[in-house]
Amino acid sequence: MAETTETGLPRAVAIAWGMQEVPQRGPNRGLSHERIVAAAIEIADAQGLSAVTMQAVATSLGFTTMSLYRYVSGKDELLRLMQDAAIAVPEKVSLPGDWREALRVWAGLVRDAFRGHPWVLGIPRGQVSVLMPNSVRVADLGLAALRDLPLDDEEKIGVILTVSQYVTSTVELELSLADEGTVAVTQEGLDLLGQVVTPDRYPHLAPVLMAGNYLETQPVAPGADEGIDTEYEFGLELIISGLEQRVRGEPARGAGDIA
Amino acid sequence: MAETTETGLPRAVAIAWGMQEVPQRGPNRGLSHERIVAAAIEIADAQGLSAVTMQAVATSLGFTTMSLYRYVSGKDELLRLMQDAAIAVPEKVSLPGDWREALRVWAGLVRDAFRGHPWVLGIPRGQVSVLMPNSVRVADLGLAALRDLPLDDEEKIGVILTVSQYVTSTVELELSLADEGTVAVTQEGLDLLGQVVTPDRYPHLAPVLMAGNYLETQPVAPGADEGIDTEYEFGLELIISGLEQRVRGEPARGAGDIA
DNA sequence: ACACTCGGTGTATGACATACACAGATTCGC
DNA sequence: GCGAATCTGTGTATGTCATACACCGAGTGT
Repeated sequence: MAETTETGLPRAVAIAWGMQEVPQRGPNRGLSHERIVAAAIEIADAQGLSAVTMQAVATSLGFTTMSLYRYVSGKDELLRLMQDAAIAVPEKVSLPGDWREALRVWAGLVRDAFRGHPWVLGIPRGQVSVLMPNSVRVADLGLAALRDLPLDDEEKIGVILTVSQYVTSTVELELSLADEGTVAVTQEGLDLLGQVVTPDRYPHLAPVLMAGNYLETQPVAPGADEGIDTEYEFGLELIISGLEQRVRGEPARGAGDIA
Repeated sequence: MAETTETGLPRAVAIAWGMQEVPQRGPNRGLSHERIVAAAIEIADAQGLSAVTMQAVATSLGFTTMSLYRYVSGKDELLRLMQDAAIAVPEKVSLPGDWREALRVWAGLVRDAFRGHPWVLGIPRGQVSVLMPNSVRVADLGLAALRDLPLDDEEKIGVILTVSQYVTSTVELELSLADEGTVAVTQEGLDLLGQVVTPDRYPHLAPVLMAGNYLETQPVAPGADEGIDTEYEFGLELIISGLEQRVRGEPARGAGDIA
């Protein structure tokens, strides 16, 4: 993790917060971090993360590949900037007073953010990520949602962490299922699988699998898979009601000490 | 998603289940899928996923790069085989009768599996992944744990999905924090961040950040970060007690329809 | 005016995945 | 047992990427 010169902050963090001193003595700059990141995001949105190459970004801006390196130290840094820039949350957010409702709204914000730029999930989150502007914003909103909850700060952080992990996992699942509406296995393949996934070896799963309740053998119409939404809510409500019970004075099994 | 010739199964699935007919007419094979995957896993364990190149795997086996392509159609297929082979679960697993306890044990199994080979998290999970042997095994065990729970199959699938998502997210978090014990930001950097993360812009997070409760500025001794464990249990108990409340007859907000 | 610094560019390098064609081995049909 | 078909392992070649390096010319501070 490259530290920015002088200050004790990673370069990507400094750049994202606009704390990177702009050089004075050279020619005028033809590009900016913002334009580069925006171009990269546009490519990722259109053609996926794998299409984001230094060359693609540069030529889409009308510059040469190497010019980008005057702004970012390498591709990793660019990816980190994209990762944060892509999950912007609306300027104005009004959270309901009730923490349950507020948490649902907040989770929805996070979910929408990731669903809007699903490739973000393909970029590993590091220690640096949480220091980026939008991550900070989201975390702040999350704490705001839990304002009235009788938990200490560390526990609240634990909660928003758990929820956001859950949300992103759900989006990831949704993606892997959608995947161009492709189907991994046909009915014929399923039958074949039945030869090895036998009820005696997998007593609990085999029946479900054979009944066709475990995976699709038909292409899912895009958007028509409302199962995802109900699944999402199912899990979220699980967490919320668990939390409800927790603050109601249930014996605490674990208190979060978050790093 | 390459389908296996003839059958309606993806090649990786057929291979993993040993359903790939072995050719008869050629010279004897010097390698096997098992050996290749094992070698690749060994490299990943030792030097991370990025060190797994076709060349590295091949030379570690004393063969040339291209020889691997006689066994796997490409790197993707190899990765998928690794992904499944690495998360093996003990042969004999005894799950407690009480579903709460059983679910804890099951979650622990999943957690241990991923912690043993953390690089697995770096391989995207696709539709194919759930059809691989160990995934099937884990799913079966999950359903076994929930045996006595008054939910239908689809809901149970939803539960084990939620739990395994949660567990993997936790492991991922743990990793990003550990990351060689590196610290992303020094105390000096934290002070600098205070110039932009101000209490008026981030009223809820800023105090937490400045208090040092949001991230570490000291290297975490490996293994000494017990905060992770309590955090893990915290979230898991959240889900479990949510589930408890759910089956106790709470109004269902969502019923899972899992693909 | 001069030296210093910086931006954009061209070229070069090295890592990787993978296509292709070849030579020898093995087995099948007869 | 023999020839054809098929498969294995290999060497070579290609295309994609990220990125190091050195150059030129544009601005800036003195």
